[in-house]
Amino acid sequence: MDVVSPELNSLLPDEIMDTEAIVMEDVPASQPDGTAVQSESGDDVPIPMETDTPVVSENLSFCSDASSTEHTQALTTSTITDSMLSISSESQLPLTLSSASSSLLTLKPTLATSTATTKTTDSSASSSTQAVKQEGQKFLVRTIGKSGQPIVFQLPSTGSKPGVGQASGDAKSQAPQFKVVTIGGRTELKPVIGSTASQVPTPTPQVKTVQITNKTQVSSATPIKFIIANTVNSKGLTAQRSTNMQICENTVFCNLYHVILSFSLNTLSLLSLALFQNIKPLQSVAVGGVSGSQFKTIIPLATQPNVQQIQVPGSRFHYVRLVTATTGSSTGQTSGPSTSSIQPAKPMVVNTGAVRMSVPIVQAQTMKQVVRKPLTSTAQVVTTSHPQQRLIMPATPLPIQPNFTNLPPGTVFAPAPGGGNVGYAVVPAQYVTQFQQSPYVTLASSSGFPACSGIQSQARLPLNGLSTAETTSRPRKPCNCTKSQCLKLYCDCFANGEFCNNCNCNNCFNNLEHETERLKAIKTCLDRNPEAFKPKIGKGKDGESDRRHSKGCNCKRSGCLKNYCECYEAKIMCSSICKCIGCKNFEESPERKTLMHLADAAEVRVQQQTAAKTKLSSQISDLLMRTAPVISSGGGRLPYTFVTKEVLEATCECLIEQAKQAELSHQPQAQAERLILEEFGHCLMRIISSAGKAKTDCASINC
DNA sequence: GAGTTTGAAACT
DNA sequence: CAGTTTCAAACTC
Ligand SMILES: [Zn+2]
Ligand SMILES: [Zn+2]
Ligand SMILES: [Zn+2]
Ligand SMILES: [Zn+2]
Ligand SMILES: [Zn+2]
Ligand SMILES: [Zn+2]
Repeated sequence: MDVVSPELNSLLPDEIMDTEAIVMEDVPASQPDGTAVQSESGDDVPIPMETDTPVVSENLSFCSDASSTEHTQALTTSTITDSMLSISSESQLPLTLSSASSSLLTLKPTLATSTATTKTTDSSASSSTQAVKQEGQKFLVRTIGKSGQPIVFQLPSTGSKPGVGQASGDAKSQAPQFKVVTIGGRTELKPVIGSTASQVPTPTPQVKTVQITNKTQVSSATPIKFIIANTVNSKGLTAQRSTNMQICENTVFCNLYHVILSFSLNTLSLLSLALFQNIKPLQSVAVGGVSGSQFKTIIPLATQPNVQQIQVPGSRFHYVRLVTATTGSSTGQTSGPSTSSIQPAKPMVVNTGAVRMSVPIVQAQTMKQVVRKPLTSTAQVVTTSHPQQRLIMPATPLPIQPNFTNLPPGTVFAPAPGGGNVGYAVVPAQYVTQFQQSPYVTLASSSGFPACSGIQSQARLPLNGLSTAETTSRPRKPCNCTKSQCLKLYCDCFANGEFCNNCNCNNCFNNLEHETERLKAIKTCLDRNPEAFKPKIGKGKDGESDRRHSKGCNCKRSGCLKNYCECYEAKIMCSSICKCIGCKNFEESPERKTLMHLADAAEVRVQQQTAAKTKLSSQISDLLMRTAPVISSGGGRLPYTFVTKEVLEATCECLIEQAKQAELSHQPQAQAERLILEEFGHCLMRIISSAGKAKTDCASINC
């Protein structure tokens, strides 16, 4: 039984579904039965984000569980304040991991190159091991780490963390000059950004009094004094947002409860009975939807037998695969990432002859330094002067020369083995996810280098301003490009550094088959705007307070209260850098408040309805439990047994909820009545289903 | 679903 | 840099 139908969820616009904790906090009081409110805020583990100070890093320790034939690997993550990434592979399974930390990642071990023979006997293994060619073939893997030693990636300690205290690019960091800007009804101070030379964080003025001229359309030419207190948070306003939903007190529906209660039990029961006679006995409807798993979050941790990616719950990053292979010493049959059913259960102090790794291009804090740590001749950690991203890649010059720190998020350069002519595949974030099934040959042929080269597991940066849930769970909305070949920033897939997948685009070049063109397009975009693939929305640490659009919007007609506006779309308010006209997307905007109220209301409505349905279901199931013996003992009066006071009340709640909803959406009365009746039908069906289930159960017991 | 509106991206 | 065109998504009916 669907307690919460999928349709229900889709009823709401996104912004409602992603309501922030503030909204949620208001809710429980209005929950009719105290049903737990699902709130994402609770389990919001600090995740290293692309922004700001690398306050938190992750300690990942990976230990491939050799005893499992399924190749599942234990992954433990814990959040600590200092960063240490240790990897120990006890078998030659391909390990997948990455550090989602924002700290500089330093590879200590030295490199070696080795060959290994792999043997994949298991289809699932081969599908997940793109680095490995077909059965029995030799391949080269670049190795990191001395054989026989666990590889430890030591991240710099907190003390040496660069960029701590660096301002997040907010205007606050600028010298506190302001110019007066008046936009629509909003008078605003826009910081005058004179020269970009100084990025030195300027102490934030706590209170600044500026005299500006209000030249709003309201015609007031009176000078106003503005007190600008940067630290003032107007959360109070938000908190005031009422979620009181007792809005329909005064209508006909308010009497519904009594009306329905006045339904005699018999009437209801008769109605039920009539329907009950017709139901198929095997209509196996799960009674008591609460017992189902619809409220559980199923964490897809290591869902696939062969770990290619590890998805750490709560983390938006996919994790990078380390492919371990044997060194030359363990010649031949040490089985590499093979699936030979005999797993060496002994601790093999990392036979990590070969490790290839890539690191999610997370946004690190500003590090105005170039760190070049040549580990070997073939690989190094490169941290460019661009503060935000880093890659591990070969030292060989790139065939294309964009500032590779600005490549599309998740892009990984996969070095081809053998040094010399190194080819690169620029693979977007979702490559592994999107194309895990596709034959690896495709990549090899299209990118023109040996097939063994690719390890492209990669993380994806959070989408611009979108929530974690959206980023990680919700699949990207398919694009519909027709003219851009999905190689312009018009295409959201391309703009997010992803391949098109399940899109509706025509003439799409945003795929592996057109890697060349794609590369070229990426280069073009970067030439035009080096920041083209960086997230546009900075991510504030404390909720949304310092999130802002990097460029600001430029809206003219939407009032910045429609999804046309990038700020609004990202659920942030317009800021001083926006160049919008007639903006209504600022804190005190009454329009914005109205909108939020509506959103809140809708949110609460849905939750109440959900709660009501849950309650009904649980009561039915409860009833089922309690009355099962009675039924089996031979009573033929099922409907009477089931329509009890509790069920009746729960039904009423559902109906009232429906009534409220109808009224709130201003349905005409006839329509409202129809909706309520339909809901009543649904309720009845639930009751009947329960009864039917009970009956069949009893029947089967009796047989 | 077709048609319109919108503002970012691309282009000049 | 500004003005214009192109584009795909958001929105409306
Ligand atoms: Zn597209
Ligand atoms: Zn697409
Ligand atoms: Zn496409
Ligand atoms: Zn806007
Ligand atoms: Zn804006
Ligand atoms: Zn605006």
